[in-house]
Amino acid sequence: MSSVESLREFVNERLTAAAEEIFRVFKTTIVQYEEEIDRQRVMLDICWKPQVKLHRIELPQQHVCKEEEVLADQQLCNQERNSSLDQEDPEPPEIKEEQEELCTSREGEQLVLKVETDTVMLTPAYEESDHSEAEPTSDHQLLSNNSHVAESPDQKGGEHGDSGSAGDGEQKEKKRHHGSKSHSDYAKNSSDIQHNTHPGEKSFSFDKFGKSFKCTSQLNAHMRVHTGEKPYSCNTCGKDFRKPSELTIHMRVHTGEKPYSCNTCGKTFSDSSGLRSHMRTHTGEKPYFCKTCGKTFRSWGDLEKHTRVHTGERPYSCKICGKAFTHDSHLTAHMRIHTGEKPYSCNTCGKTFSDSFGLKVHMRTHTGEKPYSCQTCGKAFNIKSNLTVHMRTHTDEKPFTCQICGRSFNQTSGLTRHMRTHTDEKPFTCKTCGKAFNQTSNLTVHMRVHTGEKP
DNA sequence: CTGGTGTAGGGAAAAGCCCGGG
DNA sequence: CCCCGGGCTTTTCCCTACACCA
Repeated sequence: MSSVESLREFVNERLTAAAEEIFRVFKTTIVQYEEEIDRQRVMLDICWKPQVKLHRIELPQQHVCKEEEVLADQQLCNQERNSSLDQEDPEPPEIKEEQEELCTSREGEQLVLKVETDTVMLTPAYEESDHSEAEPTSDHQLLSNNSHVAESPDQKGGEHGDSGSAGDGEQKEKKRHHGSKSHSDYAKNSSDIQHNTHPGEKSFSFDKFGKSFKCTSQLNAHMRVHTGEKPYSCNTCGKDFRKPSELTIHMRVHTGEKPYSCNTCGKTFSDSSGLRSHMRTHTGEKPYFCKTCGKTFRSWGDLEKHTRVHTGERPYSCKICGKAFTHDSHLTAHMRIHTGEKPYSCNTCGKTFSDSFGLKVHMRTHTGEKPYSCQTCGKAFNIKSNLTVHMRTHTDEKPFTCQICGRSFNQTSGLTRHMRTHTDEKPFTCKTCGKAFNQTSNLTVHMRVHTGEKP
């Protein structure tokens, strides 16, 4: 072996050792990043992994560009939002939070515009997003090949199974720089779409790990919308909240603090949105309207409640019987059926009621108030439904028909009672002689036999 | 024929429960 | 979150017509 060859061999060995060392360090770094990203993914427990790996492995430069775009777009979106929405109006909190997160890409801009429209036009942002999304394109499949998408538990089906060929890289690069395709390319379903529009997608960068943390915390705050996580608890009543600001406002329930007052009537409120909504009672303004029926409302909350009339959504369900309600207050009232609670009592006779209006109607039995009068005979009734039934005596309407004999009745109670003549049911028994009757009034008449009472 | 008794329906009072909206 | 007003349903009750029988 010549000295030249020996030198070459020596150099080769050193180079190999150096390369191995570099590779080892690189691999260690990769593993650390992998672990960190996996940790983030587990923490979030959603489908972030595909996007994270995609950018980290294949687009070390891409994130820089995208991050700048994100900032620019964020400003753009903020300007857009500020110019189009009531800046101080916190309503609707949910949607607004979504808006902030949607303002992250050029695609996001479009979504924001839609969402802002729907703040008035009723349709939830995500619903609209879903509608705007097409089926995954072939590009999506292409991208997925090299990006571990198939590993994601959220990516169902076998369409991402193959490992990508070397030639895919350039196409992918082009695709990802093509802003208008960003999230439809990456998305498979609506949940993917939502997450692909978050700023965190771009911020999980390979070479700016510190920044990733910052974005992740912001991402975490947002993701509580999806996870339902509410880490901020009230020390007084134990209620949980997603954000510190929500807890702050809630605490005023306990402190009684109402820092917002109406300049017109002096009424005070614990939060600014309450005051703003109240101010509309003075101005008559009803800026929120239902696009289904056209009804207008003063606040987003009112519109949101109303929307359930059309959607049939019943978000409040009883844990005991499972019955669901459109309002939380309806569930509260319903729970009194199970608890037997009757917080409303009559000052005159002491009778108690489970709901306030029940007491109010009851009071009419003491006052004699009968606000509903028959236009035909002038007879008055304390509640409208009793007048409605009464009107059948004039119209001869008998909507309740016996399926056995065909006889009809103007009240359900009449039919129910009549049915006992077919079933021979006699639930009312004389305690003196044991004779049974199918009507309680017949038993009452019968008792005269024993008491000697004359009618 | 009359009065006692039983049967069945008419109608109303009031409470229960639920719902939409302010 | 609370409250109000209202709708529909259900229960309970009083009253009455009618049949049957001694």
